[in-house]
Amino acid sequence: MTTTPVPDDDFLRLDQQICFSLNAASRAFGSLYRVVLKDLGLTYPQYLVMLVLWEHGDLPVKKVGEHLRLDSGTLSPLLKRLETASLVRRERSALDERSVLVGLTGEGTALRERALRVPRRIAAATGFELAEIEDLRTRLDRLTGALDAAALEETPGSG
Amino acid sequence: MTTTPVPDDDFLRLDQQICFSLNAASRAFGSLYRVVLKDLGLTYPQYLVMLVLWEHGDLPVKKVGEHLRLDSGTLSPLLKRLETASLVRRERSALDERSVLVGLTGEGTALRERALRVPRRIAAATGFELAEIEDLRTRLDRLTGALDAAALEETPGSG
DNA sequence: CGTCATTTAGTTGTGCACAATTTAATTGTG
DNA sequence: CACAATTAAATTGTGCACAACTAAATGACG
Repeated sequence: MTTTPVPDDDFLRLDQQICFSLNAASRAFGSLYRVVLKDLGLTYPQYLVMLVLWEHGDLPVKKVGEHLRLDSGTLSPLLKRLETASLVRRERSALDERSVLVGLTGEGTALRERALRVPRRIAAATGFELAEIEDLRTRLDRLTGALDAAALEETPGSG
Repeated sequence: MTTTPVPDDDFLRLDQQICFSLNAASRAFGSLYRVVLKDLGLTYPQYLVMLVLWEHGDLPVKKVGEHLRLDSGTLSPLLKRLETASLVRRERSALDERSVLVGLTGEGTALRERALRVPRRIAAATGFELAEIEDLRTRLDRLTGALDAAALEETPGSG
């Protein structure tokens, strides 16, 4: 399992840097998206929500959160801002009054056309081959899975 | 999924997922650190600042920011919280009154002992071999470099 | 020397992430 | 049916990231 025979200092330094590298890369993406998304009037998290809606159509807040691993504490104010921007509509479900359905407005649907240009610019900015991106993505998802599993073990009460 | 067609949709989906995977991995690390750092009374960004100080000793805010790629807008309140927690001291430099030197208190120095346990737990949680972590880190740093360079081109006015 | 540009921190405002709590609706069980 | 447990959103509060701005000190240059 974790029996890798390595001195403490190496262990320490290495693991420090993987999370730091990850954090730095994530923030670098954030900066780039901020620039690219600016004339769409979207932040990066808002863009992710729009991607989910463009792909899946109307969804309850809960489902949007499952796609993005976000809870209502993050989504409620974010969706309110998207609603203020006339990109989405929110309405209580008739079948289950607890649920709030998020749907695209005409404006929100129309925005997709302009958003199509975004991914290409981002991908180009990485300078990575598609295969390499794919490979990196696979590793990252595996890492996330491992971390999630470990987090559950760290807090057995909440799992 | 083939690599032959490059319609916008494929392109879109792929690049969407690399940044999303990155974001997810970064947040998964955040969750794990939150748990592990809880009994040190540190958040993850605070932990990074402490790592810098433990490694380099007293530094002006500017230098801390360079190590972590953070500006005073983020660091000032963060350092104020660390000061409130009696982990660091801040004082104006005598040589350059613009500069504020951040230094460890006895308590801050002592905390290092307890922090030594942290990296091991994190590294173990990834379940990755060291070589694999190293490889991933290299790729991420390369990605960050490419994104930074691209960001500069996107905003030529600031470069 | 005086003036202006630069540098360093700090402040303000916006938005996201997340924990904890609240409210309301639904479901399960006796 | 009544009532406890569960579920979905929203709210509250804390902290981080970042842009834009301010204030104060320093440096450059005529």
